[in-house]
Amino acid sequence: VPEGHTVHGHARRLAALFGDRRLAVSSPQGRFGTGARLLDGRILRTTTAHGKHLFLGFDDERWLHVHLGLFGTWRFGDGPPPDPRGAVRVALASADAWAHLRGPTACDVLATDEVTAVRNRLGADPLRADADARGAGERLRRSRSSVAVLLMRQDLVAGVGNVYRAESLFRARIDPHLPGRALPESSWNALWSDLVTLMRDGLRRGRIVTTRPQHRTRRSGIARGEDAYYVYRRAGLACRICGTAVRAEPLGGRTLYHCPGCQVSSG
DNA sequence: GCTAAATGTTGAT
DNA sequence: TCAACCTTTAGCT
Repeated sequence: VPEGHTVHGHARRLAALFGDRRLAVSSPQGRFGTGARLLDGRILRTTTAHGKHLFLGFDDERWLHVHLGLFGTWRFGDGPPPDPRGAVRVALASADAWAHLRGPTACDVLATDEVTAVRNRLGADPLRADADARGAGERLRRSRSSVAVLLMRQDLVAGVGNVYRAESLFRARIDPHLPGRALPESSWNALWSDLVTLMRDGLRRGRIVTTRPQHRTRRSGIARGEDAYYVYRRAGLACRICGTAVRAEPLGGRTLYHCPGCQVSSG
């Protein structure tokens, strides 16, 4: 269930399993038949992630482009592939590894210039070394939209989803309703830097954990549910810092979580 | 075992 | 602004 860190993890895993290997590419479900025929038998050369988009570069300048959306999942493994579970859109297989993709929003074969076009529409990715954090901040601080809306815009900040939005704004004590243009540059710098920290940690762990140990309910380990978060999915519960009830409100078709006690605009 | 909601995006209205 | 895409999981029973 993917924000950017998940997709970067998939890129790494696919590189380890399949890098420089000749792959059998098939479409058990049938919907990707044309694309599978284009890629079948080619060698995987490059795997890269930008935000929530995954790009697998094959011989002959052909790329498999995948966006998981809300429902998409990868399953990977060593050894012989298991029977496909559910509707497998793409199956990859080398001599000693397999991967199954189900339920993606986007799954197409692109030429190199089309990959560039997709990537040109994406903003700064906190998990990429080439991210233009300053440029993203300048654009964000020119907007009248709220910081909450802006953080979800993939053409500004690529890879941040609803969890990282809620949690990073809480950790910075920023009111999500604050217009981008009212966010001081220093606050943007701190927010960006925290996103880098959080998302790198998420990539390493394979899950999102934003709470500091002293703010967790349990002494050891991090429970599967809300213990890992300050505000995400904690509507009505007491804020871990100030005790105010965490608020959930619909915003652009998504649920925004925040603490009205801690996240107060000063301007 | 069932239901509802979900970490996302696109395209139609 | 909303439906569609389509799978997993949490929270019930």
